[in-house]
Amino acid sequence: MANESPTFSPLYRQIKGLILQALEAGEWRPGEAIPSETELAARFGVSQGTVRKAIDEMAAENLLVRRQGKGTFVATHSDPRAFFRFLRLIPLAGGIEQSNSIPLECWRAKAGQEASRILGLKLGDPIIIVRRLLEFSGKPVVVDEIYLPGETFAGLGLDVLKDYQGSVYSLFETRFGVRMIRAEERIRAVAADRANAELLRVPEGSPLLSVERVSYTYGDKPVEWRRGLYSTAEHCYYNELG
Amino acid sequence: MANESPTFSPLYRQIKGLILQALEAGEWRPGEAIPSETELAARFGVSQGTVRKAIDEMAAENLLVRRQGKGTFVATHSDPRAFFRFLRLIPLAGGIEQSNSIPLECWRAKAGQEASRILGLKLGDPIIIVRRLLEFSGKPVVVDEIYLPGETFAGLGLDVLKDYQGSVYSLFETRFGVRMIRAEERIRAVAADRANAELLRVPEGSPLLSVERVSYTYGDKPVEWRRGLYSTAEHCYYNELG
DNA sequence: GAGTGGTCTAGACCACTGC
DNA sequence: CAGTGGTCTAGACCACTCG
Repeated sequence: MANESPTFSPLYRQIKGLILQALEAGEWRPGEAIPSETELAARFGVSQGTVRKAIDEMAAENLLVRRQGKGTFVATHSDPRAFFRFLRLIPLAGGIEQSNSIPLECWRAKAGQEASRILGLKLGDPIIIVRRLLEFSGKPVVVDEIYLPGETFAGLGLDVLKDYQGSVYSLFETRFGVRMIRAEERIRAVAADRANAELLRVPEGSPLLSVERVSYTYGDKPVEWRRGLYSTAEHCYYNELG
Repeated sequence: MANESPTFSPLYRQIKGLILQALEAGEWRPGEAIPSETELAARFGVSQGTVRKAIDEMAAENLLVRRQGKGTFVATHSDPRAFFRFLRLIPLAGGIEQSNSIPLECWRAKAGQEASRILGLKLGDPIIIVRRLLEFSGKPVVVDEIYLPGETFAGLGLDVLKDYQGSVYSLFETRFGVRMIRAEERIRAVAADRANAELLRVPEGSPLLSVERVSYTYGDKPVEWRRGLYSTAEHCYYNELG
């Protein structure tokens, strides 16, 4: 007769779900090691190979990081490698540059039509808006406007942003317990308005990259909406197509 | 005593190399099935699991495509899914559009400084340059200028391009035996010059996306250099950050 | 039903890390 | 040295496709 399960889910995927759940619940913090494969196998009552396959997938999704001989670790934005995963900007000339984030403004507002739709909030829910400048080698290259759900980022202010050393996502992770996992970007070319042209020190009307990003945390929950204007005078957005 | 191999390579990676070699030699054509895992295991004298792991990696790299119950197939650009992998342009409004490639020009030239460096040719080697327009739903959206090594694409001309139904990479694959595997893109914002503005039906000076792409075939050999100008009036470049 | 890929297991052994 | 992830094997069984 028939196979009555239209949604067959292999064992390793269920294990993956359980590990994900523990991760989401904060059982192990970013940067910490999770239990060894053998331990997890015992805990879930499956073979080590099955746990391994679950972890394989999660490592491929950048949720976990394996280090041979040491263990498996919860991925963290404090790791410098994560920085380049989320800012695909490289100098035209090549080489590596020092980057520097300068918070400009930070204020409260109510979610409008667009913000509420994208962030999954109700109309009028509190949101926080941050504007910041990103410099490479001391030159301004990116202006970001960042929209955040007010509830999740309650204590956020200009002072907090200025004090913190490290990337914004690293701050979100350590101070607010929100880990960005993946993001979608929509890129267009626009002309610089007067204010942003001044900030980026380019002529008004210059072509800029407009990069709209929606970031998601566990369970595909959107937690950030961001619009960046990138000056591509000396940099470019780099992308690999596999 | 010591492990004298500083470059340890697991068995499955060597098997991967052998399969890659067969693929490169054209033992199985794009779209065709490769032998079953058990057959390959016997051929290489390893266990089925080892072959499986080799194929796993190659499937992750989009070189092979697994289909349960049917077999494992050589990936092909004739598959419509491959099209979206290499053209990350979607309508702002959402939905799916019909695309249409219109070849404009095709001429021979000698490789200059830049072209020879990027395509790995000698200065003065023959190259072919193609200009084409890409329409979505009947509206012009992309102008491409494509630089190809003349030797590899000897018979290419405007007539061939016009006759062929399907994507350019599909043509390259079936007519010239060249399979694009991966590509790097560098994106900037530029102002439309007069000629391209007319083609794309936007005002002169409008901001456009400049997308420079270098495509590689087996063995990381560069075989295409392309510069596209994308009108982002009604479309955007879409990218997922994992 | 035969053949394919997909899952799961158990056990042996290798490579790397740190004490 | 013990403990971790990484590889390889052999065999059993499941899910899917097609004739």
